[in-house]
Amino acid sequence: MLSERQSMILNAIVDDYIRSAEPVGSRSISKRGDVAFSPATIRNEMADLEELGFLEQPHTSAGRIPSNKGYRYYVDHMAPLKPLKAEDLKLFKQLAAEKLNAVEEVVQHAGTILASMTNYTSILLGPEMFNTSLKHFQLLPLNETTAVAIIVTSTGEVENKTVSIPPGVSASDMERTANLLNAKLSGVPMHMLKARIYSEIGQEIQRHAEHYEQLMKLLDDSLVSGKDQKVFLSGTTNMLIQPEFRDIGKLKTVLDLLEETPTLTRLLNSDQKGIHVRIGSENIHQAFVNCSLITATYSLDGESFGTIGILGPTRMEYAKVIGTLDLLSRAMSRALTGRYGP
Amino acid sequence: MLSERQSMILNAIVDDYIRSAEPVGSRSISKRGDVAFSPATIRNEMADLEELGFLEQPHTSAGRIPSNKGYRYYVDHMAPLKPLKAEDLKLFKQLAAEKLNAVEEVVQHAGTILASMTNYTSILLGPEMFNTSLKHFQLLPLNETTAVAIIVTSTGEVENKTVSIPPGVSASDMERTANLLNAKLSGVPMHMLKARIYSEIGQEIQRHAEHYEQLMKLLDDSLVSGKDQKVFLSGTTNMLIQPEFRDIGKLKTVLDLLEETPTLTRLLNSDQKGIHVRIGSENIHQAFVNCSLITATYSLDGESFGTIGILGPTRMEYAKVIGTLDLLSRAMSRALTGRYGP
DNA sequence: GTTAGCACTCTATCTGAATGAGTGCTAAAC
DNA sequence: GTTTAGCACTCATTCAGATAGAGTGCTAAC
Repeated sequence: MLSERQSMILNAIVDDYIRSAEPVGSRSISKRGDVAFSPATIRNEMADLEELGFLEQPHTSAGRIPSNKGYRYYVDHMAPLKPLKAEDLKLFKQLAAEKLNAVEEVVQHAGTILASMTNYTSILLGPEMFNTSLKHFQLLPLNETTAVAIIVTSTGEVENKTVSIPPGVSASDMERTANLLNAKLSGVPMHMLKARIYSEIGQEIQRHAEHYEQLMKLLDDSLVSGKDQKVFLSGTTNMLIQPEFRDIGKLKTVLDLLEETPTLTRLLNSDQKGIHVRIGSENIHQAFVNCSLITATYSLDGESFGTIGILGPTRMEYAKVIGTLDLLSRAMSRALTGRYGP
Repeated sequence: MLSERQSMILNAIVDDYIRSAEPVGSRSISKRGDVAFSPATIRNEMADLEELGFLEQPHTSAGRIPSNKGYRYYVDHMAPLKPLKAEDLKLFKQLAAEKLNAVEEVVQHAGTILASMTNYTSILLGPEMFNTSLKHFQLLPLNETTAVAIIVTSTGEVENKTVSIPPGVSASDMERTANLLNAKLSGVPMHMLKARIYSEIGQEIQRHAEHYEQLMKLLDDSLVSGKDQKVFLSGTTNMLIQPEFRDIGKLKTVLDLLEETPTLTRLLNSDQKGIHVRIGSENIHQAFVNCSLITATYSLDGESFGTIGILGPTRMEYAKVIGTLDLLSRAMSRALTGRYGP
């Protein structure tokens, strides 16, 4: 689609613009050394590239800046990833070496590393509950009217919810019900739990305990939580140092969205595994028109997955970020897999 | 210290400045109606007030703005609180009416209400662990090397931590230890727990189980967490709409601090109960020099307490915020007390 | 096909003048 | 003695016009 030379020039422009955040002129490209043509020649090519939609011009006498299409081309034809610097690798080793036990701790720590290495905002999604299974269930009465329901998953995640005890249900009722659930449904995937409760535990409860209806209601309440993935943010204030967000209005749109966890979850999740790059308006959400979101997936035990992502301006250091995400997602998978096998 | 008239003028200036965020001139005060003197007279008083340190002047030909001392006087001599608007009261009723069970949910919800009612940033501290007591303890093995420790407090809070199982310790060892703890130390205040474990459980374990050292180590690890109060933030992006934070540098200092939960905890906690106002440099932390922090305490069961706070620019609607905090802290105490009695 | 040269465009920056909000001081009025 | 009108003065803000400079597009020469 693009000639060799056009491709080189586009590359050089994107590269320069990522560094400087200022429109790039023909002369500065010519002086870079990697495109050995005169400014005039480069100008001609730039005019063509603009006509093709890869570049934009803020005004007639300014240099060019990449359009979304330009970034997209840059990313799709990017040179193979540079190896990371030694000091960065150190941080990864920390992740593996530190005695981080719970999955959430690993995820959170990875988010901090990611934000501090890239100077962008990191958004991480905890593992999907979909494929984890039930390890333990407990119903603990606090007083006459309320109890805490505790669910432990196979990955060691603990979810808890305070529920009200339906009238007439006794402590021993609850204990028996919980024991039944542990005996019969331990190891059952979380997404099948409700169905299995109805099919297998229902009659059992009906036989042994009064208040069938109430107990089922109680179980229902207890299992509501823990459905949604947890969101971990880090480096949100890195957004402030980007010149494109000097405008407080734009900044607020983005930061506001970062507080809406359900929307974030929706935006980060995608069906496919691996690395994803969404540039500017490729993001569905209006607030991200000036942003690029790069995501990768990590695996927990080969079946259940989570997502790690970096949010920054469209003028983002794609190569570095993609490389980092790739490595970190692998490191996380390594740190997490095997530990909580079936 | 100040004459009646000086006090009135200072009041008027602070009031105007809070609304407009612009230096206040003598003419505009004179036109307000509540200080029936000519601009010249007011000018003279303003000069005196500046000399006394209650006002400042950005430059010679500008109006006056309140100094920290001016705000302090304003707050200390403030008219009794205005009753809240009807629509605001609705939100409070929501808090009481909604079937919010867990303490954390109430606190979080209160934070959201607070931020949306005031348009400032709310910072809430969960209840201090200090006075809650142990309800239940559990050690649940996940695989050969790791286990989850779960602690439930008398207020229904659930803390969990993944710990590694010391070599040689069996599942039944752990179960027995947990049972022992529940039997002997249920109801013991959390801050005494470790001491009581050594004094009462230690020998018991030594008698019944091998691996005394390892089991004690395991217990030690399990009880590390849950010490610090949780921090709930809401409306952080409200900081962006304040004209004093149009300067991104200042903004970043504040937002960065908001991410440091331990520092926040330290800044919010104070020995005394009731409402506290910290204006500008009265805050210990450098990042808050342009901010005022107003805090109130809520009680959980008459013994254990938490803090709710509002962070805004020193030019803050003190009357409204103090009124809201007062009412909301009461509402929270009402919603929380009695539910988790001893 | 490439490049040197040149006219042209447009932004950013600086200057100086005009504007106006607000003050401080003095002297008159109450 | 207190209050106020009047006036000179200060200083930030705004605007217009001038200038500089970066960069372009086009043409003609290589």
